[in-house]
Amino acid sequence: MTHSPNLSLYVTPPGSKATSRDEQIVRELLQAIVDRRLRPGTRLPEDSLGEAFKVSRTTIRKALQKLAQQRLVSMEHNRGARVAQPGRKEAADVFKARRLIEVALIPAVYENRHSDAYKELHDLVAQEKAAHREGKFQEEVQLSARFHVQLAVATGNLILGEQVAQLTSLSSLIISLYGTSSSVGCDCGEHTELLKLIESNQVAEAQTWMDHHLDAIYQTINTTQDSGDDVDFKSMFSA
Amino acid sequence: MTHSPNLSLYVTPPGSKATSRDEQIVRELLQAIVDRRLRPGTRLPEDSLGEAFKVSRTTIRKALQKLAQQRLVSMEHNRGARVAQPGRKEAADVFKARRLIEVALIPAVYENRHSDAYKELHDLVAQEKAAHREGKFQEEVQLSARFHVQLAVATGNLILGEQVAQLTSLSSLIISLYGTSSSVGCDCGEHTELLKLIESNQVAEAQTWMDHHLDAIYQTINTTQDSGDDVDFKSMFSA
DNA sequence: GTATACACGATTGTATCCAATCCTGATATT
DNA sequence: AATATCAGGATTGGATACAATCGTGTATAC
Repeated sequence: MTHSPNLSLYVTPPGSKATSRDEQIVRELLQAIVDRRLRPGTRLPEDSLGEAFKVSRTTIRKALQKLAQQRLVSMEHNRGARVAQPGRKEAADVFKARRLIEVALIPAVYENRHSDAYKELHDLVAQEKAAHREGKFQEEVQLSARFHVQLAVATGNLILGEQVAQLTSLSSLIISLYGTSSSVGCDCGEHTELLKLIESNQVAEAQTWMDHHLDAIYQTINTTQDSGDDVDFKSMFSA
Repeated sequence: MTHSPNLSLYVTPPGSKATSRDEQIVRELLQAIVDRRLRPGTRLPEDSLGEAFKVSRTTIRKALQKLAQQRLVSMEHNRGARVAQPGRKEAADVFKARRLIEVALIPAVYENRHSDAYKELHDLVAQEKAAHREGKFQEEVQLSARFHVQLAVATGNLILGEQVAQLTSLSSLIISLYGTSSSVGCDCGEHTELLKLIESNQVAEAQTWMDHHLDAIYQTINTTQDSGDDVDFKSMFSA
């Protein structure tokens, strides 16, 4: 039903619909950005990307535009697109917004705790722990993000799900900019706590837990580190 | 700084930047939709629009795409674009999301109650009352929406401002679909109450006020039947 | 040696073009 | 009479072409 490429990155609805070519590209670029294979500030020329994906600039532009509207890439007039570099203020705003929303949606998750969407959370935690044990760092980060998105989806509210998905993607980008290795490691494996609190009817405690959880992630964003090397898109997206 | 056409509809930052042609079109269409001059379900053929705005289809497509990502227009493959017709579920989700977010952001507004953005709220209320006295109905509705967006902006968080702006635009569309004249009239002129509560440090009361306020709007659309010339059979016969 | 002016290359912005798809109406068949 | 089939027109999807703009590098003037 929904056509949000951002949400579809995290949740894979059973009926996988026929995604158009440009949405596939959106997803691949999105994945590359949150995986930190495309660093903030990286230029995204339409020609090279079109060549890499074997489509014309028209399709690439459509994809870049969608990403731009999510603030994941920035487009300046006559200067092209590049992976966004949110300022410190914007970074703070993203995390504040996440705290505000994700804390507030917990009661709704509690209401829906018997839904299928909620059960999915346990699977995600299990996968997350497995990835942690096996040292699959990249995968663990990915699963951690998916957990937060799934929590929003578990309210049964798709609009909220999309909003949180967008904020989560932005968070990955921000951590890629300002974060250290501890930024992503700090929240490993403790998501079980939250589920326990919810299932034992401790909604208020679950909310404070989430508040601290997100604050902890935000606090780790302190040191700057910039990058800006050109990337070989062909080898990255070799069809 | 920000490039959100949706937010720019409501707040006019002092430095009005050079907006590109397609963003002007986005704004005009957006305005037409929330003003109910373009009813839900109205087809939006690229040729006619291009002719009307005196640009090529390329530019129109870009504009339509941006609106589609905001869920204000729906685009089906090879079937073109039309003004969105959110189903009852989606409509409910939008208002639930608004309640959740707008209630939760009130403490942040309280913190920022000495900012310029907050002072703007008083101006809006004054204009709103003036419009009500003079019977300028359309304008009053517009100002009511701007108040809610400005409230989010008054948190100092632009990300939240955009989120709320998007939800507010969608609300206008939904009211246009399912609402009656009472839907928009019910909240007239009472925004002063909220400001009073905030300024007298009654944050919790302000929150319950907002909760009831948004619930009241939602209830008017929840009970009424479909309006408009062409009927939304999907929501009527619940697919 | 420094700074300004200009020209060239690269990249984006917009328009137009052609193929693919869908809807409508008409015709044919049972 | 009802359903199925098929052609025509209209509209979109995607690629290409041309114009506009920006950045860079070089040359020239002081």
